[in-house]
Amino acid sequence: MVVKRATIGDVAAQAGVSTATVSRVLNGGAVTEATAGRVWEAITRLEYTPNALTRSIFAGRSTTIGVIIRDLSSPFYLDLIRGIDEVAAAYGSPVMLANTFRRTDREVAQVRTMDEQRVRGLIVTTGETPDGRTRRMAEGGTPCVIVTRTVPDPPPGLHSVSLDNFAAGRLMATHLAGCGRSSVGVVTSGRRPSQIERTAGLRQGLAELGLPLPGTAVAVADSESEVSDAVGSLLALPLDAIVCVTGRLTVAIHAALTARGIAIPGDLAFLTMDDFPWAPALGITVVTQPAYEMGRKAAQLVVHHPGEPVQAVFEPALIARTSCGELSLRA
Amino acid sequence: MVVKRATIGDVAAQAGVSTATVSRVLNGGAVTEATAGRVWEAITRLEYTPNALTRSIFAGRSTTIGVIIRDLSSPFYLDLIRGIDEVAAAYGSPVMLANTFRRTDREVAQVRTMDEQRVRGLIVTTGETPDGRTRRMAEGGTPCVIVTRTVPDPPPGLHSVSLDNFAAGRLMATHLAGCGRSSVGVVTSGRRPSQIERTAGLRQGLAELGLPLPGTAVAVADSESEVSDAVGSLLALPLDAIVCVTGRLTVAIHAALTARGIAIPGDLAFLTMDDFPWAPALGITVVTQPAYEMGRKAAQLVVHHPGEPVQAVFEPALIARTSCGELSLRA
DNA sequence: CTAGTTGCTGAAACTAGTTACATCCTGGGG
DNA sequence: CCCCAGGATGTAACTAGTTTCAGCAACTAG
Repeated sequence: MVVKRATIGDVAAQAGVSTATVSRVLNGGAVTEATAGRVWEAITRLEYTPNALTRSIFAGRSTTIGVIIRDLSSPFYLDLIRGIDEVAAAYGSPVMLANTFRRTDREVAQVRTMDEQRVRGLIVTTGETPDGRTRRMAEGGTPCVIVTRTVPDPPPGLHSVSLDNFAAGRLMATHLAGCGRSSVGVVTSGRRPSQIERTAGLRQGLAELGLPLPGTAVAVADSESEVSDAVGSLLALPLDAIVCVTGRLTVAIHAALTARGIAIPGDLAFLTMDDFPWAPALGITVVTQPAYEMGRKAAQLVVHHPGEPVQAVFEPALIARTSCGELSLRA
Repeated sequence: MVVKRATIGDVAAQAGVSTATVSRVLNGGAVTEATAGRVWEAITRLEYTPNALTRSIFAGRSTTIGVIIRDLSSPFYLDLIRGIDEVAAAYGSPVMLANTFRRTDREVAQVRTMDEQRVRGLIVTTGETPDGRTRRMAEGGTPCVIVTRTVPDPPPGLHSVSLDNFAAGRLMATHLAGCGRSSVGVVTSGRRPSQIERTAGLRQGLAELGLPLPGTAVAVADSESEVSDAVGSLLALPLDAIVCVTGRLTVAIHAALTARGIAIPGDLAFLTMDDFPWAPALGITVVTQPAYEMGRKAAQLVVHHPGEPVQAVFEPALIARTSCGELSLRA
């Protein structure tokens, strides 16, 4: 049969004290050593584990940090979570993770769930929800951090952690030009602000070097299934480089390219976002975000809960490997 | 200033009813349509969000499912989590995720945290904790699922979801022999039961085909930093195949091999555990676990909470690519 | 020897809900 | 016209803790 769990009352009875005293032993109030000894003995004997939920209801909120991720399979998010997790663990905060599978309806439901759970703070990788709950939560005293986007006109408690996406695009432009490439094509989801900014940065960077990025050279693919068509449309153009502005589609684009017998960097340079464990083996040049650091920052914003809204912007970095060919010296 | 959050009492006052009635509206008791209307209106006006913590303390436990992962970076775990998450979402259960970073002390603390949070059930990828809390939790009515290990003499409520690791080893043996390889070396952590079983299965499979697997051909590496030495020691032997029995070290071993200029499969066949997104591009042959299905099963065991302990064993599958060379017909 | 201070402890109120039970009101049947 | 059934609603007890406040004992100072 299922053993009934011991409550603070059971411990108190065992030790011959009141529940108040047990609570004080647990939370560091003034208690005689002798009393504390008896209480600890009772706790051990009864295998008492305090109920964090009850604690939280009294405190008004739980110690848990909520994290909502759009797509767990993206390498960026994995490192982000590790960063969050590390800080959370250091502060004894459990992490509640939800994966939206890229569906907005699930996202709204998950933000609500986190609110119902009275999380200590919320980290979202999806922007504000359409119902505005994130904003209300922030105003209500639950620090919220939007990752990978900036927030227009944020109230106190609504922070953001993002990349300088425009700089990332320019970094790509400079590198490609430096490798002697002049006709660049892009694959983008076309919807997410971060990708739009990266594309804009790329266009600007290329323009400054006298290189064009016509609208026809920007192909839209939002999921793996659309990648093949997008790549196909780009290959109809006389390009010497393909850029992917989201790490999530790197595999699919690389596969589409090799499936068509394209040699990298022989036929085409290939440059993408977000470093990943196999990139060195494949020689793929990438622009990385400091994902781990961004995760740490996001968690710190939750834990330290600054009064003013913070907009933390991180700098991208390019890791040059072989997929764009040799850097020529003319740059 | 921070807005005070509305409670069920505020809603009741707004609607001119008692808290009991509000609770009934929320949880489906008998209420007049007119009353329900006023209550809903009050809920909307006050932006009332019920407190899941308080609900849980009355119910005796929360609806959250706890998941403790040893190492988030392993591809196996990512799919496992996706499977868990899918089932959890279908049942409206939030998922609380903890990453042990492969440290036993953190693991013990995290199991305790999950217990304190009164999780509905617990899924662990780390075996029972040294303090036996997992077992006590199971006996106390919190279903626990150990993933990737079987559990000796499990009490009701302590389930396991694992791979037939021995079969995975044999699968490797058959494939390598079929590709004409006869001198196999292994890299293993040497500690985890799953890896020991895979190695045993490999040895048995090879033995049945008349091939040896001497102790000297089994190199131990538990972390990325130890891989280079392990691979070095194997390369001193006259081998024609290297097997890795953990997906976590695939990148590191592959890197160590290519760093030494080893051609795959020319100089050496390479065979590893767990499929990953880049494996097709690299032509790496793998033995996979049905990670997604295993995650679903684990979550279902938590949700359905069968009385008797369940030991679910899944079958491995080999995905042949090019890293072991051509299948010759002599097999 | 008494008054004041200090430190430990317990009773009771509080957190935000749920639910058993009592009560009220209405409608139908005798 | 009265009684009873039955549904809607409220009261109060309950969940498992924390915290305030009051009491009491012991110790110190006058």
